[in-house]
Amino acid sequence: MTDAAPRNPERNEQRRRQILAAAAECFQRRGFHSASMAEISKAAGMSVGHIYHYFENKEAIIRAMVEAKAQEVVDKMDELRRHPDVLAALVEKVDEGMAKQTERASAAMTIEVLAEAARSPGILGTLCESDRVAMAKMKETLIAANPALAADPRLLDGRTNLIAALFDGLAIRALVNPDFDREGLLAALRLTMQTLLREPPAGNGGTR
Amino acid sequence: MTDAAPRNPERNEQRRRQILAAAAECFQRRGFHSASMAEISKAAGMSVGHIYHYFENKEAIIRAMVEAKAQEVVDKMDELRRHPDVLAALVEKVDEGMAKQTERASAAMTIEVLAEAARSPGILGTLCESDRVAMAKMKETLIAANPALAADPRLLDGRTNLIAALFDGLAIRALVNPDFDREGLLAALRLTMQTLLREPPAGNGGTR
Amino acid sequence: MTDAAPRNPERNEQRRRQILAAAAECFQRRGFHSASMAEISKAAGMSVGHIYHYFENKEAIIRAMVEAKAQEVVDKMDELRRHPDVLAALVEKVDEGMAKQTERASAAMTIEVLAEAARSPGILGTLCESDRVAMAKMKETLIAANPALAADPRLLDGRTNLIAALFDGLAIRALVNPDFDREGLLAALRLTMQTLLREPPAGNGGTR
Amino acid sequence: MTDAAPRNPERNEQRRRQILAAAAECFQRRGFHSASMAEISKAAGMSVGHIYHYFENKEAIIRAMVEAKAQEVVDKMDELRRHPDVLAALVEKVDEGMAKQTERASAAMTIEVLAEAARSPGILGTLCESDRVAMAKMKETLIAANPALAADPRLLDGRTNLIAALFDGLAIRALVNPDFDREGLLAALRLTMQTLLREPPAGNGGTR
DNA sequence: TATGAATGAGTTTTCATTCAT
DNA sequence: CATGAATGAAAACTCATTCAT
Repeated sequence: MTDAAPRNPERNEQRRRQILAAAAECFQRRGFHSASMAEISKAAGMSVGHIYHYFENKEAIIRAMVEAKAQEVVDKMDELRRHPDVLAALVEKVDEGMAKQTERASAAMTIEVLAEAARSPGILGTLCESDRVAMAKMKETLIAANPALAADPRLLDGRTNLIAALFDGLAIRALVNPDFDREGLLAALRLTMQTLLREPPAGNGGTR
Repeated sequence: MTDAAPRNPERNEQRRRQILAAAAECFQRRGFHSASMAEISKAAGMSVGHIYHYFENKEAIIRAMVEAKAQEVVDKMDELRRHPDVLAALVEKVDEGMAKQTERASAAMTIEVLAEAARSPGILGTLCESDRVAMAKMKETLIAANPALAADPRLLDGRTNLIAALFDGLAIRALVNPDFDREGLLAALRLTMQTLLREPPAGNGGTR
Repeated sequence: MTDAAPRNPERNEQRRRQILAAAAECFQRRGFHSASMAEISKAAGMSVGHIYHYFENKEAIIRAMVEAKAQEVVDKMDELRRHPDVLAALVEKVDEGMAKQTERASAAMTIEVLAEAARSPGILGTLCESDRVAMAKMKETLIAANPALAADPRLLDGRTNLIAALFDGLAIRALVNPDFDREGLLAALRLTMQTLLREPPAGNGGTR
Repeated sequence: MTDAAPRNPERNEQRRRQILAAAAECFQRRGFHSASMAEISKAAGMSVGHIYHYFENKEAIIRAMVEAKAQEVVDKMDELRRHPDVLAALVEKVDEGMAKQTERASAAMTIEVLAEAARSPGILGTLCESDRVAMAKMKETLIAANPALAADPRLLDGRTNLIAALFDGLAIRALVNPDFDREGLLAALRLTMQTLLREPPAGNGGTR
């Protein structure tokens, strides 16, 4: 059973990663619903039943993926904040974020997870919680880039959400319009980031 | 049979709309895969088999929805372009777009469709084609707002895609972070739109 | 309704033939179960519902075909019996019978009908009755070829059944072994027919 | 999955036989199309889904039956050839063959399989291949009975096919005319077999 | 006569999950 | 730990037949 304490926690963790990697591959290829446990077990090199030693059910697999994805965002933010000029780093490194979000496999996975979240309360809960953590980290990073943003919480929230929406939306663009001009979009992205990070909180762009 | 010319095109069209409305409701509530044809038929007030007189299969229903959605965008763009000051209208009416995209039912539907497109070539094809049409319309509208944008096609493409990504992303935000501050986000959205529409094509924000 | 007396019997009969021809084509191509009434109605150039004016149901169509097929056999026998040398005609004309039975479309239809008869009592009844009539006619013809065969009813019955089995079996051969040597089979067929028709009723080939 | 090598081949084989026996019973009673998987699973004493562990689909079941049937013929031929006087054995044992072919259940099954083969390329392929093997075996047996038959391949092919057609046709007779005189038919069968096996290859019965 | 919209039962097949070994 | 046989509910889709027009 999943709740039994594993004899060997290390091996346990390795198995879980093995399953997650296999499942990610299957979900990207076929979607969450169409990827059968049999398929995943084959990709993971173990029996169907054995997967149930490590994950309570199929949903638990996707929940674990959501958490891993959020952790990636947190790590990225931590990395950016260690930069001497955080604002410049945010604008500069935007190409990496775009590349990651618009990579076909990653984009498909993102959308897959969202679709499942839209109908499974369990997954939605995990996703919301993960997003909450990631957003908080992002706000800290934005403040590190421009301390003036800390002055108005609503302004900060708005800009953070907008940036999040932007990156989420890139995954959709990659799916629907895969031949878009990457250089052109990158330029627009940098312009937008600069605006959102530099613009003084007061002025006609602020909260009325 | 679906391909037979209907005796009464009017009634036919009404039936199709009736089915699409019922299906939209079911898909939003339960997702494309989980919504059964039996459920849809009950919601539409007709028998299962009868739906197959109007749509070749379940996929054809979602394809019809994609086309209807794209038409909405096109109509919206046409409306905006009829405005005396297109640029101001674009910035001003951004609240309507945000409201529509972040409405729960609409957002769920958007994500549902995307998830299906990610694995069904037929739906993806319809979606890409619809997007192509909508994007072209959107470019015309941006040029109407600021003719200088027409000078650099890559810049125009980048900005159009960015705006599209932004609105697509709003649907995701609505799902994942439903309690975000709407006023704050609206302010950030207006600032971004102003920047992308006003900024001169030449300068450090253009295509390098 | 089918039982209503038709206003115009001629036109009625023409319609029935039209439907039977269309149905035969569909059954050969797709089998009785797979050929839908919609398909048949399209092939016949009339609406589904209209077919039900002429045939009570789908089974009635196949029953009409069985009767038509038996009539063909009867006609053929009558033709042969009008020949001056019936025995020689039977041996000689065996090639026509073989050609007809081994023609792909005809063979498929024969097997199709049999398969339906095997599971539908109604069709089986029609088929048995039709066969009874055809067999009686065939016996008359064999006696016309060799009057000595009339002496032993069991011998006559055995030989008639054997010839019937042989021709029925040709349809199966055509399906299962379509590349068989037609000349070789024809020679064997003639040899067999000669033996069965000429051999004296008494002797070691008779009923023990 | 069907393609996975079973852990326990013995048990696996037993299950397959169990399913085939149940399916044969159902197909005979109701026909291939009308016998539902639910019915078969009930007759086999296992769940519907479980049948799919052993057979890819419904068609695969009938294909396995075709192969088993062909093997029976091959075994029968081998048995006959081990006889000291093969020709006499062939003529003598004809009653067993007739009894088998005209048994109601067997006849229904034969016709059922043929009807499916007529429309399913997969089944037809299996059937043709099985028939090829069985026919080859039969030719060897005929040559063992009368070595002179080996001299003319077309004559041999013709006679083999005729005998095959004859036995195939018996199944049809049993269905359509179940009350035929068995003794009378047996006598005619023996006469025919003797003629086809003894007759010298040269003469007016050979290939012209 | 003639149409074809409408019905809904019935079919094959898939799949998450369990559990004896 | 590890396996994979076994379950059975549920889904998409088809089709003969009816009947209002």
